[in-house]
Amino acid sequence: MKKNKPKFKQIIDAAVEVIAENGYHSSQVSKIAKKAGVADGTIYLYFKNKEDILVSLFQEKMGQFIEKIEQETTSRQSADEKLHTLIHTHFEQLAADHHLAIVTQLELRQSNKDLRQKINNVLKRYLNVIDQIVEEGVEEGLFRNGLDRRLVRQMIFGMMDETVTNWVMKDQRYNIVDQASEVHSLIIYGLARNREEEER
Amino acid sequence: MKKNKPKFKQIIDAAVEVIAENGYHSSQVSKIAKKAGVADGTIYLYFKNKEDILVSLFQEKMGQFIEKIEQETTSRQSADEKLHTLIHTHFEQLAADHHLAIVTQLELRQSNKDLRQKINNVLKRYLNVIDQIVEEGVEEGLFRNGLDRRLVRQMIFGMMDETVTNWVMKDQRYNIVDQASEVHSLIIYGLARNREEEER
Amino acid sequence: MKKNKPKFKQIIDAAVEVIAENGYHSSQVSKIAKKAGVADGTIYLYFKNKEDILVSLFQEKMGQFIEKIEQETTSRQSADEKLHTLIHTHFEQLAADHHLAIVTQLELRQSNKDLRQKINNVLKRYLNVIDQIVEEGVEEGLFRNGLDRRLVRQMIFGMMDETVTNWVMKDQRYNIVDQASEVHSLIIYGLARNREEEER
Amino acid sequence: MKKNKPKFKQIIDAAVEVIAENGYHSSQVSKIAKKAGVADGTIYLYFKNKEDILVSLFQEKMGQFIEKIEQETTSRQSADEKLHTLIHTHFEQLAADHHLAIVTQLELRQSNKDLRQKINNVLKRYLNVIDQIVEEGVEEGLFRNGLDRRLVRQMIFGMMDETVTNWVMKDQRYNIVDQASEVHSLIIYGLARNREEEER
DNA sequence: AATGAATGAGCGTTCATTCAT
DNA sequence: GATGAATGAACGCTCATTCAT
Repeated sequence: MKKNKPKFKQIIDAAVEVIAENGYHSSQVSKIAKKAGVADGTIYLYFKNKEDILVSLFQEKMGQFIEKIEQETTSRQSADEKLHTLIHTHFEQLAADHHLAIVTQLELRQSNKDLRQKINNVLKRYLNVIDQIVEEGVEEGLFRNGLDRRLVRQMIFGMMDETVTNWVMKDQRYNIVDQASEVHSLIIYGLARNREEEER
Repeated sequence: MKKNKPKFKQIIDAAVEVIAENGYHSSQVSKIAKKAGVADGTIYLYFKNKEDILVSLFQEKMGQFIEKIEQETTSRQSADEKLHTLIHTHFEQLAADHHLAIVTQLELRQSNKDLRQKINNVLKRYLNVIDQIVEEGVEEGLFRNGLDRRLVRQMIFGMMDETVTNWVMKDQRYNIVDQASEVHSLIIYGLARNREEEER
Repeated sequence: MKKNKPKFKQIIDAAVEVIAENGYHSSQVSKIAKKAGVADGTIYLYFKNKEDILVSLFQEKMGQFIEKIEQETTSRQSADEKLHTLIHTHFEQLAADHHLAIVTQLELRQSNKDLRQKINNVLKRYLNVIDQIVEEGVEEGLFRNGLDRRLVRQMIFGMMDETVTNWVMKDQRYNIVDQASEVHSLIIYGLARNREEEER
Repeated sequence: MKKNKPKFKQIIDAAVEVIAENGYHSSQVSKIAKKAGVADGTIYLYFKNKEDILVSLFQEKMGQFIEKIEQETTSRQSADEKLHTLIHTHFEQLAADHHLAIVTQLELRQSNKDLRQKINNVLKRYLNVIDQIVEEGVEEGLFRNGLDRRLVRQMIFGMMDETVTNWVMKDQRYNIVDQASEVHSLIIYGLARNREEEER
C-alpha cells in the first residue's frame, strides 16, 4: 500500500512545510517535489493529482490528530472532563506543529468546494467524537436536555476553530493552550453569571 | 468619489452574483464585467485590481450589514436582548440574500492571506459591536465578570459563523432564523444543566 | 467574423510555415505565435485550441484549392478534359506552395482520428467534384457504364495523392506538373495495351 | 539474434493490439509492456526505443505480408493474373487481421517523418514485386509500352491503399475482398469505355 | 535476463491587466 | 470616461527512458 512507503509521508511533510511557508497558491507541485527531494513526476506515483496531495495531507494529519484526541478523552471519567481534554488536546497538538496549524486554519480553506467537501468528510469523525461526549454529558445529567445536537457541535467546534484561527492570524504569538480552560468554561457555562458568582 | 458612481455598485453586485453562481475560482474579471454590462477595462477605472473588487464588495456589503445590526441592537434595553437581536439580525440578513451568504461564508474564504487580512479589518467594526454588548452585559451584572473579552468575542462570532456556514453548505435547506434563539441560549447559558432544570 | 480579420490569416500562414519547417510534433503553439508576430494568448482569440488551428488551416487552404479546381474544370468541355484539368490544377497548386504541400501530404496525416475525420469532411467537397466529372463522362459515353463510383473516386484521388506524396518525399526534386498528362492517361486507359497500339 | 526470442514477437503483437485499440497517441510503452506481460524495462532489452518497436512491427508484419503475396503471385501465369492475385491477396490479408489493418492504414501514419521514411524502406520490397509484374506485363505485350514505371507503381499502390483506408475508416463494414476484381479492372482498363462495350 | 521505481524535460492554455483608440 | 483586443507569465501533468537491484 502506497501510504506506507516512505516517500508518501515524505511528500506530505514537504507539502505541509511548503504550503505553510509560501501559501496555498504559491505552492507549486515542483516546489513540493523539490522540498521532498524527489522528482516532479514521482509525486504522481503516489498521488492522483495536486488536490490529492492536499486531501491525503488532511486525512493523514487529521487522522493522527483525532486518534490522539480519542485516546486522551476516553481515559477521562466525566463528559465535562472529556470536553476539557478534547479542547486542551486540540490546542496542544496544533501548538506543537506550527506549520500544520497554518495549513489547516488558513491555507486549506482556500481550496475549492470539491476539496472542502472531502475535507469535511474527514472532519465527520471528529464531530462524532464531540457528539458522543455531548451525549454522555446529557446522560450523566451534566448537560441540559433538549439540546440541539447540531448546534452544540457547531458551538464547540466553531469556538475552538475560531480561537485557533485567531491565534494563527496573530502569528501564534501567545500560548493558545493556556486558553483551553477558559474556552471550556465558556462552552459549559456560557456568558451568564452563574450561581456561585451570584451568591458571592 | 468613485464609490458613489452607479457603475461602482453595478460592478460589485455583478461580482456577488457571479461569484455565488460560479464559485470564486471561476469568477474571471471578464465574467464580472459582462454581468455588470461594462467592458473589461472599465473595471479598472473603478477598482485597482481584482482583489480590490472583493475587498470593496466586502466593505460595501458588510458596512450595510453591520449598520443594520447596530440600528436593531441599540433600540434594545438589556445586553441579553441586544445579543439576541444581533444573532437574529445576523441570520436574517444572510437568509435574505442567498448569494451574499454563499460569497461570505464559502467563496471569499478561498482568497489568499492578504485579502483575508483586509477582510478581517472590515470585520473589526462588527467585533466592536459585540464587545460593547458584552461590556454592557457585564456592567448590568448579567454576564460574568472576568471574562476574557477576546475569547467571548470568538465564541459569539465563531458560533454564529459556524452555524451560517453549515446552513449554507446544507444548501440553505432549512430556516436558519429559527435557530437564533437556541444559539443565543447556548451562548448565554452554555451546555450546563441550569438551576431551573436542576430544581425541577 | 473572425475569419476576415487579418490576424486569422496571419496565424494560419505562420502555422503552415512552422509545420512545414519543423514537422507537426515540433510545432508548438508558441512557435506559431512567434512566427505570426503575435502573443501566445492571441492565438486563442482566433482559434479554440491547437487542433482548431489545423482544421481551420485545412479548411482555408483546401477551400481555395477546391475553388480554383472548380473554376478551371467548369470551363472545359468534355469530362476527359475536365479530368485532365483537375489533375493538372491539383499538381500545379501544390507545386506552387511547397510548404502547403508538405503540410497536407505529410504533417497533417500525423493528426489523430478526430482531426482526420474533420479533414475528411473538408475533402468531401473535392470528392464531389470528382464524382460529377465521372458522372458526366459516363453520360457523354466516354467512360464505362457500371463503374463503382466509390472505387473510381478512390482511384482518381488515391493516385493523385500518392503521386504528390511521393514527390514531396523526394523533396520535390522534379516537376510534378509534368506528370499530369501521364497520370491522366493511366486513369483513363489503365495499363492495358489499347487498340491503336495493338493494331500497329 | 533477438528477433527469434519469444518476447520479441510477444511485444510486437502486444503493440499491434494496443495501438489498434487505443490509437497511436494513447499507446504508451507501459501499456504495450503490460499487454505483453513484461516489465517496462524489458522492452528496452529488445528494442532501441519506442520508434524501434513500430519499425520492427512493420518489418515483421509486412515481411510476412509480402512473402505471402510473392508466393501467391509467382504461381500465376500472366501479369494480368498476377496483378489480380496481388490485389486479392493484399485485401485478403488485411481483411483477415483487423487490428493490423487499423495500425497500418491509420495509426502508423501518425508517426513522424523519420519513422515514415523507415516504413517506406520496408515498402520498397513490395513496390519491387509490383514493378516486376508490370515489367512482365509489358514484355508479354499485355501492358502498354512507354509506361512511367514510377507512376504505374503509384497508381497500383495508391489505389489499393486508398481502397483499404476507406474500408478501415468505414469501420470495415463491408467485404473488401469483393472489390479486388473491380479494382483490378480499373487499373488494367482505366475509366475509358473499352472496345467490347463500344462494339455492343 | 528482468524488473519497475524514479526521473525531468516539455507544452497547451488561462486570465488579470494594459493601452491605443 | 469607456472600450475590448492584445498581452505573456505561469503551471500541472505525462511518459519515454534509465538503472540499481
